[in-house]
Amino acid sequence: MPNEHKLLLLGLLRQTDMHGYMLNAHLDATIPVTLKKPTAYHLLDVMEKDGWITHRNERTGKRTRKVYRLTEQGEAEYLTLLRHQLAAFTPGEYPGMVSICFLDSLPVPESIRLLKDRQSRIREYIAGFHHTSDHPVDPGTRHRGSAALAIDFIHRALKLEMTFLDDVVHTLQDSTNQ
Amino acid sequence: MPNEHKLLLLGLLRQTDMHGYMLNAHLDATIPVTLKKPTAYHLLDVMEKDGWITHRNERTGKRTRKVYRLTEQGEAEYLTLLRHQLAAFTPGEYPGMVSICFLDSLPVPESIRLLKDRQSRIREYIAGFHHTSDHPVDPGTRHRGSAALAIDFIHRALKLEMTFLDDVVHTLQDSTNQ
DNA sequence: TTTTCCATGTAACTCGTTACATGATTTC
DNA sequence: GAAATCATGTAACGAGTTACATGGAAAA
Repeated sequence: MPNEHKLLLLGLLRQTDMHGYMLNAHLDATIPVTLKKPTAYHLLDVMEKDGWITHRNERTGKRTRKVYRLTEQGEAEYLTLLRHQLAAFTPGEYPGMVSICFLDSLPVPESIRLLKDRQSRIREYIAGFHHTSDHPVDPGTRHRGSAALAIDFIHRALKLEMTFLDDVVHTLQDSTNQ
Repeated sequence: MPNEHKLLLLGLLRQTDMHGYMLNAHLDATIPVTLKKPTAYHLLDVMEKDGWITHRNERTGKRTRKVYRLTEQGEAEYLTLLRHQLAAFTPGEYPGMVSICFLDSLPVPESIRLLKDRQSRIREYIAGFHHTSDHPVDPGTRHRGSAALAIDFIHRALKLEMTFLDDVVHTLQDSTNQ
């Protein structure tokens, strides 16, 4: 999905002005996305050069930080990106599925062991997930924001992956006691 | 997922020796994966330099093609990659979810329209999918190969995305007639 | 006072894409 | 004889990562 990271940064900046470090801190809390710190700083530079955002310097002692704010153009770009990405569909990569294609290259017991390893890694991931994604209900609007919808989807996707792996393991087990 | 494309190429070459063009043709038929022609040729070069595969030239008239074959080292690397990737978990990107986070920036009717656009694109994708992924049952072993499992997962994932979007649309509709 | 956190980056690298180039062969 | 397909690439670019660099401030 092109510019998905820009949309995320713009969307956060639209809510409140922020500096890069704070943005990075908010990223994981909003939605699990692989956007590393250097990349985020870089995107802020790019978007500033393009006139989508501007920054003012805030000083605390000798330390300064760049607090970014959306420009009018940035607001317009935000809405354009949002409309495009809401209507777009990008197939997705489904990482780890290639190895499933070649399951039969290994002895069945080993395959089962490896798949159960994967499952325990998924469980760990889900566990770390609940900590960061417990968004409180906004007392003003009394709804949780649409981010909760996205989080919910990811939960469902992870659950799907778990039950799929269960099915695969069972298929493998059946194939030995047939 | 690192080296997933290499694993795919090795896995196909392990079944039968092939030249690059044929590999590219088989890619989509095996599993839907975004691996473009130039990338595949490049990976073949790299893996040959690393001693994982070798090629012989086959001539038909003036046209030659490079038919690749796994080396012993390639076989070993294949198994190592396979074991690692079967046990590994890579979170996945869930493209299109960022835009869901900011749904409330647009008027509800427009959001609904855009999401339904996305759904129709997913439907098209699924339709084109059934054509390529009708793998015949192997008459010798009488099983469909593990690739069918991966295909099945992708089907389930796409269905999940559809019902998720249904849910979101319904949530939006309810929020107006509340 | 040493570690941890705050805050911003740079440089080199990996992986992959797009658009293009080339030429032979088969099909219409 | 023109168009599609077979077959292999190159060159330029883009997005993002990793590891590292820098320096101030707060906490242990």
